Amino acid sequence: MFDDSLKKDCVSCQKNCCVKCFPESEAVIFQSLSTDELEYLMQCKQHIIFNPGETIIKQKTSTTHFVCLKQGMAKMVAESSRGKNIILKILPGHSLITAGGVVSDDIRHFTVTAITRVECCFIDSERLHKLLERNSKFAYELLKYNNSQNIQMLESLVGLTQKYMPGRVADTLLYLKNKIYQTNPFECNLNKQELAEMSGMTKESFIRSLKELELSGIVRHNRREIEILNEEDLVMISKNG
Amino acid sequence: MFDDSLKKDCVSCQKNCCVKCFPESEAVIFQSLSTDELEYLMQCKQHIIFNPGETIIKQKTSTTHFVCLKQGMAKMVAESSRGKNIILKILPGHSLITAGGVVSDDIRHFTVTAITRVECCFIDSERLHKLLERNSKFAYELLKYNNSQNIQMLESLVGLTQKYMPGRVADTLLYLKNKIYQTNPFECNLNKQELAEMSGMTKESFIRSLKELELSGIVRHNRREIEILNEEDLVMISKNG
DNA sequence: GGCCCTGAAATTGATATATATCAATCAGCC
DNA sequence: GGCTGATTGATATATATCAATTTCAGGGCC
Repeated sequence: MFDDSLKKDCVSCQKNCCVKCFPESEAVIFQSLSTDELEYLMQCKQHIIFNPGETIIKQKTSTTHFVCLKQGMAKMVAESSRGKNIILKILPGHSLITAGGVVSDDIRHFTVTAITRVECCFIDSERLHKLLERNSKFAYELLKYNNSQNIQMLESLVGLTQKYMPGRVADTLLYLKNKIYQTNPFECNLNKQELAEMSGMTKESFIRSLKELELSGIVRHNRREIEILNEEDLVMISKNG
Repeated sequence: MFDDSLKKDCVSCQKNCCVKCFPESEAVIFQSLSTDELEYLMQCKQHIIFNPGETIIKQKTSTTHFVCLKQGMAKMVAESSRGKNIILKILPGHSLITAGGVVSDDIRHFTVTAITRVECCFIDSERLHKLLERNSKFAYELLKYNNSQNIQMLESLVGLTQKYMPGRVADTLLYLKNKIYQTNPFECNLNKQELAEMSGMTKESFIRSLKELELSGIVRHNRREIEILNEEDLVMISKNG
């Protein structure tokens, strides 16, 4: 019966689903769970599909579940008290969303919105807590995972507050190429507004800054395709602010 | 012999030192350790005094130790590739510095500098890791502790990037009054340069912004004494950016 | 299939504003 | 009494804002 519901919810991964959902680096988190423990977690999971633009989790709601992104791409957005948003990071498939309140104050501190069609699992956070309290290896791995995300956030904070626009645009472009798409001319499924929100500026400013880079022969772009022609110089611009 | 060295290093707390060093909310982290485990941690600790202005830990060095602040006040500073700094937070006594690389990539991602005379313990991070891997309650508590710090960082990020100067100055003042000094006219042992670095602006801009608030009758300040006269309005300014 | 229409997104331009920078003056203190 | 930090002022610069224009994909229609 348990197996049946699993089959129904999640066709591609009957056994040890969540382990297999993740590539090596992140799977280690789930690998620290015993088969029993993993089943305990999976038992209550809800497999849900979101269409582009749909809100997966919403800032300020309570963290009844944590989310595993299996397929697709989403953006993590902090909404400020005034209307403006900041895109904190892009979540590719195989992302685990446990930071920002899930293991702390039970309130979500950011919104996650689907960029492409997203396939994900919602898993009861109560069960996560129970396992964390019991399984030290699991807690330890999650601690490492969250801490490394914080370091990235710290770096964003410094970049966004200390760099001028060209530096911030460079950071965004390098991040997309190296961390997200991992090919060089990359077909970017973010619009200019979103790229601007990643860079902490208005879309007009982003466009102008990008054009500067284009005139210097450092990047090239056509609609949503972006190519980095001179990465060395771009890194230089990122460094020098 | 072990006891002797402890006595020598840390006069005020022979037994269960680290538990007693922390107030309730944070002690829970160490309380999850057994007496044996705690002794294992303490055995190798180095009790060190820093004078104002001295660097306690330095960005980009490796995280051989984690630090417990027992007494005094320090600032956590992110140094950007260009000269400018950002003060991420003020560390009052009873702070635990395990974030930012200690349980992740073994590199420090910020500098900590003493503001007043600081009394602290340096503890071998190897031992921390060993205990984290073994004691799930401990790992769980540290996870919660670190996650709540990240939430604060996320909020700083949003505030610093989305708010205008008056809002950022308001945030800094409210933070100091409510989180750090916890009295109303408070004697602030940070200079204007440092207050500006907390608010993500130059000292001149900070001074001008503070003066605006003073002219509106919202705050009052004289040298290093600062008083918030109308907190409600100040909160409003913080909210509206 | 080719064509025009339409609307959203992208881009450009002109201007306003927030903030930094630089230089000068001021205040308090060892 | 000179030195450091605080403050003020004049100016430059980065960035946002607002408005106008362009581009282009999609959809209906012949």
